[in-house]
Amino acid sequence: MERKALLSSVFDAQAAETKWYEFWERNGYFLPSPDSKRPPFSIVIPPPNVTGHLHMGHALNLTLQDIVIRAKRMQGYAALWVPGTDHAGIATQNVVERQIAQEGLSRHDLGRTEFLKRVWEWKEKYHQRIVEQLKRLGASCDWTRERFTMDEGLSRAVREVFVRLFEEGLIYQGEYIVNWCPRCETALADIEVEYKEVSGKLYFVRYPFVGGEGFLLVATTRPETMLGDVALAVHPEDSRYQEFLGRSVCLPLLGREIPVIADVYVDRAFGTGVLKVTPAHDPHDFEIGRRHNLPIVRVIDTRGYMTEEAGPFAGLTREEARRAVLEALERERLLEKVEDHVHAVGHCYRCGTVIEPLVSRQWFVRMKELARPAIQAVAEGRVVFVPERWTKVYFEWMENIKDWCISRQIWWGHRIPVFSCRGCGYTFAHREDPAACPKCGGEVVQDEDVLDTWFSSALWPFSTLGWPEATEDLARFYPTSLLVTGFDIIFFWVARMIMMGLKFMGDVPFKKVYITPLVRDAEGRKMSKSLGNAIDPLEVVEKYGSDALRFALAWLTVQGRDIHLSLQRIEAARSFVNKLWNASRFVLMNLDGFSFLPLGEADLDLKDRWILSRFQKVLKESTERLEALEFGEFVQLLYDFVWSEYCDWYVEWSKDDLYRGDGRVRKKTQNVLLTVLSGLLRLLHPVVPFITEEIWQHLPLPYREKESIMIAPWPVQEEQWFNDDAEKHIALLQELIREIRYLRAELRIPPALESVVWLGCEDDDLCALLSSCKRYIEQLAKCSVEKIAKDLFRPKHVALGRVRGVDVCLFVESVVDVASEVQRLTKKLSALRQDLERLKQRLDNPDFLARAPEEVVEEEKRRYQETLAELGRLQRLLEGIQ
RNA sequence: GGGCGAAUAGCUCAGGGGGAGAGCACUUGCCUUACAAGCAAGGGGUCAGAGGUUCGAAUCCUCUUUCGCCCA
Repeated sequence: MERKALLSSVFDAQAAETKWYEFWERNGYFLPSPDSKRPPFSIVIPPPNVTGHLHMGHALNLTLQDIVIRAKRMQGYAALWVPGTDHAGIATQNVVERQIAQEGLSRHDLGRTEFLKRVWEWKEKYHQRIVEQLKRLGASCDWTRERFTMDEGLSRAVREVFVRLFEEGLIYQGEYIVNWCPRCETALADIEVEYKEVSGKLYFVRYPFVGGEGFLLVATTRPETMLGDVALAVHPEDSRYQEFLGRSVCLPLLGREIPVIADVYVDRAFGTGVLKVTPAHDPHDFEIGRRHNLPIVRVIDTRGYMTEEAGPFAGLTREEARRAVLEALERERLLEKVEDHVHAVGHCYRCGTVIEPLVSRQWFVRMKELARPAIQAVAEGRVVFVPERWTKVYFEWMENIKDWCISRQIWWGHRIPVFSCRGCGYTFAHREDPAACPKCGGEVVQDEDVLDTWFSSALWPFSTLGWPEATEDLARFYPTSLLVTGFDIIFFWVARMIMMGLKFMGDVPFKKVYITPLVRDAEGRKMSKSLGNAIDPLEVVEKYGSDALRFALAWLTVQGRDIHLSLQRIEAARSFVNKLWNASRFVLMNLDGFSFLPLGEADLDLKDRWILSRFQKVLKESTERLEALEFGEFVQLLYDFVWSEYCDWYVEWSKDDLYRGDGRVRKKTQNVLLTVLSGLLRLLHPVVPFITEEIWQHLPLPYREKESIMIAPWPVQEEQWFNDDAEKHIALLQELIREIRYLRAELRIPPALESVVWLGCEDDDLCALLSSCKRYIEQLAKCSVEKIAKDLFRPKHVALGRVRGVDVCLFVESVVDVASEVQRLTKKLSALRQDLERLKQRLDNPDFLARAPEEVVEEEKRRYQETLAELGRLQRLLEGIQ
């Protein structure tokens, strides 16, 4: 026999977390099995921002990925989880710019090289922080394969992709209107703009006709842009304005003469139906301008100041210019009226500044061609979204996809590998930095801009596996099996990965995409720093332990709804972890005389057959739930089984065997307890890895079948243990025990006092069952069952109970309070009568009998008979009292 | 304006054509040798409203109301 130190009285989460994570990593358990016969299962992590910190969204995302990867590993797959971080261009650059601003410096003061050196320093420092935070959560990533979007290999992948797209003509440069953040001083892609409802004003401005009477009235939300107006437009079928087409108006304040044109874009119902056209500062106007060959007049610059074109307003900020323009209009009596107006205004998703649409020269990727196969892949089910409804969101965007602006006017990122010759002007993309112009040998200069961060992220599933090299990892683990991410980056990231994967690998990057819910606070508000309602996952880990946080998050993850996370829920999760700990303690502290006994050879009694049957069913059901990525259901099944079946009933019943049974019985029960516990620990390991490992290490052999639970096999499904009879019998006993407990509570019998009980039943089988399980009842109902018989006469001084064919007589000290007896039994009686009435109605319905499935009719008939019999007996009981 | 999702116990939410569930909160009694982060017992719901399909609807369909999100 093996003696192991007992578990301490409380689980020390902190100590376990450090100890076991190091143990796992040291032993290489996070690496995929080298055994090539094992089927591969791979996940690439959605790379967190390298200088970011862990928030609850990460915690959820990581927990779910870790649950899947740990389970797959135990189920015999070569499981690989590739970790890594993202350089997060604009976000990181902003952070470092803020830092050097404290020294009174701007990036321009430092210069590009020095500034980038600073960013790299910053990256080195904070990279470690985020990695440590991932580890705190228990993420079983293969750190030997960790990648960074700007490391050498990934940079090579970026260049390769860029050059190939460039050479195929899928990347082009053009002068277009783009979303510009005047604070970050860079272009943004369309989806990087967040629209927020803002209450503003609608200004009605008069544009006088040139050389004549009258004016056209124009409604605008942005009067400062009128300085860049080049036309007024009306709808071609708008009868109100037909006569003015072809005439010109005088641009107020600047006096420029501009034409009145017709364009179908104009919304006749908005404002006055006359639109001022400012191609340089509005995307729709830009399109109108192109259609009508209008000039582009830029009045706002890249930092949000008015340009020389703005005449007297040059040098003002956008906001100052608006005020000044309005004042001037007022003075000239050209401002007719002002109305309140709510409209959506674009803000930078990185810094929140109001976006300025600006015309500038940018690089774009042609998307239509790339999107087509990506749409097809999802339509054909080669990529499956879970929950399924996100498929529609994906299609919607992909079918209306616009070209992707990939150049950013910042320094931190992959510099665009386009070079042009100072001599001959030849412009080309190149995989390496060229020494000279390949045409004329002249000096070349590289494009100043860097690529959108998402450009490199789009390659993540294959660049992390070694592409463009033909590596073993790539052959073995691509396509990856699953991607776990949030819905907010379906466009930014998921769609682009699918396009790039198909383009460069000829296959989808992942077979399944699990879209996680959003983590909100208990009131359903988005967690945010400014609201101060964010729960810091690291604080939770400190206080409640990583396992509790993981358990709570997985528990709350049900498909199709956002998560409302509260500390109460985390406390409940911790209580469960504690429960598991104590149940395990109980098992381990009662191993006196233990030795292994194969259950097939054991003399199992009813409760043993019952718990083994229940465990097997829970194993089957929970494994299916996990496979379907139904995390909440998976966790709930285990929660209920551990708490309400294993602990509340089996462990309680086992005490009799352990404390009072002979050696043979004790050994049998120890083995049943350990069989179920060992299975439970393994089922729970993916969710609560630390505590399960800690307990696992204390299990006696052969129940600790591997040196770590991480690499232990998933419990084996053995349906021969299914035992419906045992489950049915135990269910009856549980009801009976509850009835006796209920009587005791109602009659206020002191908990310490043992009751005397007689049980009456008219069925021989039932009598036999109760007799053989007398101890089960006595143990958990705090009573002594002194008589079990058919046709029991009712003794005096008993309280009566009744449950499914069994009369319960509970002896009481004093005279029974007949009134309360009657009341209690009447309550039960009326419930039965209601049931009976409902069943009778159903069975009296000829349509029901004719059309309902036969099993249902039979079941209802059986229930009717049962209820009827129960009612009769209860009625006789009641009559006996009165 | 278009689309999507949600409405079930006081709160947060599961479930999903045939007997209303969990956690927390609440009431009562218990420190019973695994666990007071616990044990036992209990109260609490015309499953948003209206119509329809069906033998049967909390569940499927339609509409309405309210809330949330996405896109324009």
